Amino acid sequence: SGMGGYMEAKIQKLEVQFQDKSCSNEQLSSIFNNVAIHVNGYTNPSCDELKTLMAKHGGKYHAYYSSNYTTHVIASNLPRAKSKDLKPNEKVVRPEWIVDSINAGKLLPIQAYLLVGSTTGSENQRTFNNISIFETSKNITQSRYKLLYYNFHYEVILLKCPYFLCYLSTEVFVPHVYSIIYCYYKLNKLTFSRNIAATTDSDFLKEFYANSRLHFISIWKNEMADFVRYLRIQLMGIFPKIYFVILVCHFFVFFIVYFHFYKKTCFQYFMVIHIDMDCFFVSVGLLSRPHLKGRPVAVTHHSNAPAKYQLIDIIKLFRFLISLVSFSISINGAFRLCNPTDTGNTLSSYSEIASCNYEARAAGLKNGMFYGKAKELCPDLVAIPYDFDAYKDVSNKLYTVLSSYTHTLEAVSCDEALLDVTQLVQECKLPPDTIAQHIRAKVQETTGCNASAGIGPNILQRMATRRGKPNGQHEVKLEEAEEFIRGNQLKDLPGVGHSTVFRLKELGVLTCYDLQQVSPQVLKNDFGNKTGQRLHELARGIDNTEVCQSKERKSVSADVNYGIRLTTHEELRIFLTNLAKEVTCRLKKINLSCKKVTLKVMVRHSDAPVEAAKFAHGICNSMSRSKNLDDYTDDFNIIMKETMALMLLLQLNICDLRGIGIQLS
DNA sequence: ATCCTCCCCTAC
DNA sequence: TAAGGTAGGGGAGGAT
Repeated sequence: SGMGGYMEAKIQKLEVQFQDKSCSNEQLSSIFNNVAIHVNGYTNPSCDELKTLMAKHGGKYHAYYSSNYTTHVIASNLPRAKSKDLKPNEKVVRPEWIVDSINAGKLLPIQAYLLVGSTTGSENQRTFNNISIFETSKNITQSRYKLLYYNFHYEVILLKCPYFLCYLSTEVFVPHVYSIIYCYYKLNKLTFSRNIAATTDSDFLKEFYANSRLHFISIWKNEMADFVRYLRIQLMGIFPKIYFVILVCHFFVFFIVYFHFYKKTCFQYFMVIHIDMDCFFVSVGLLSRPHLKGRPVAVTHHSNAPAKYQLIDIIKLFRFLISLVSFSISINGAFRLCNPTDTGNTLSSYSEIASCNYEARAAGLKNGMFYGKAKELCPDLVAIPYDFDAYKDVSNKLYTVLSSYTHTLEAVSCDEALLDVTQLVQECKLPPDTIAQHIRAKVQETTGCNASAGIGPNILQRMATRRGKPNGQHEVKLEEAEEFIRGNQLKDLPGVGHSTVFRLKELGVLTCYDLQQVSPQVLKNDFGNKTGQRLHELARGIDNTEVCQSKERKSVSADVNYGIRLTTHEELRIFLTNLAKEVTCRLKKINLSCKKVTLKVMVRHSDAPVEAAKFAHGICNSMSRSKNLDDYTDDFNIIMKETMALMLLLQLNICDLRGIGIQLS
């Protein structure tokens, strides 16, 4: 804007000239005889205007640069990359040279107008003078623009909402600003197919569920539990014999071990083996990418993104658009610029890491971490995409192997199971750790992925597994329990999550050792009877729950707490219809009917910004309302009607909805 | 006492 | 962009 006044005066003058003369083809002068210009990038006046000016003043305009015939390149801005390509005698001149020459009535020397090298000062200051912008659509909530900038195409969407969201680092907000939300460029210059799926799109649910790892983890667990149920009901009493022979042969080799073991333990308690695949998603992903073995690898959606979309220097673009679109804007907030040397948007990715291998964990990576953070911690990190079909396949193989050893197993998840081997140990006369070795080897052979195992009399085996990882196993005996648990963190106790850890900390309990010292009554007072008792027992390695082979399904639900952005009652109705259809479908699929409908919603917390950093739910309050039905039903119309009634009961501001779920019990 | 509703918590 | 689902256990507090 420094030269804004100057340019405005010139342009006004030009416009007057155009108005006077634009209808005629009359040549006004021959100032530009022997001059042939090529316009590079965005200029002011525009290339079309310059073309007209050249025509009216005796010059030539070359749409394409020709080293033989083009005498001057006109540009307002010369990026560093382009300046390197300049021929030694090539003249690059600012467009003011043309305007001023016309006003002066003669060809002015170009020296004062030469554009040499980068005009941008430093590397991280790109100006947007070189932009052409085309409005492509406009509606009430957003306007879309296409930008042509140094031959890259950008799509810009101006969202009319009261916050400006910057996807760069943390959440950055500028209140009361018509917002620029998305600025991407696509390396493929010609297509602009990227659309933000609206919550109400018919494909929204389908697409969301097709990409949600948590959704798959959930349904697979159910499927494996179904499989286990089937084993128990259909194959009751048929003991799997497939590997039994192998185990017995093994016995003869290790009979001394057996003898020793048998005398010592005398089968006083249950024998449970916990089998857990090592970094499941990554392991499966590496099956088809053996060349990546040994390198830090993570599974994330982000790996699909960087080639296609990249975040650009948003503040520069923002300023440009402010000048371009006559919005009245005041900038109150602080921007944080992305590192200009980060060519992709990897460092600012909010894509979560679903799974990372041990090479990556060595650099401090954890599952669930944002990819941007992970890449920062581990620049060599290789991101690979999800392959849900492959996970399912390996999961099936895993359960096929496990069920050939015993049918008394519990599906913990698609990659994790508990095997009650009490009977197996007695029948094949082998110690459980030998059986575990067997199973792990067989899993490796069948799936190509490593599994770890924990062996113990009860709940302890899960903790033991962690000790065995990666690709190993660990056994904890009942008499070692207290000592073993002491060496773990509170968070490692099964059933103890961050909330319990926090509450324990308030009690002054920081370690498992501390927990062992607290009286059960204190815990009961603070956590309630059952939870208190449970914590007390956990700390001592006491757990009487058996391996559970089958549980009746009590409920079916479908939740979406991602990308919910609804504005009107009609949109809400459409979304609820889609969701009710989905959940009804799931209910019918397992041949059940429901007696109760529960609606669960997440509502934006009043302190939370309208836009969260991720296109997700941000900080929310959750609420639920339920309705008991007179009769069991699996009828969509009834379920939909009740869902809508519950929704209306809550009297929510539709714009504040961030998550919706329907549960049928 | 026991049940019900509306939460919260946890696991993968 | 990235795709924060899903099922079950249990607690607080009110209703029965």
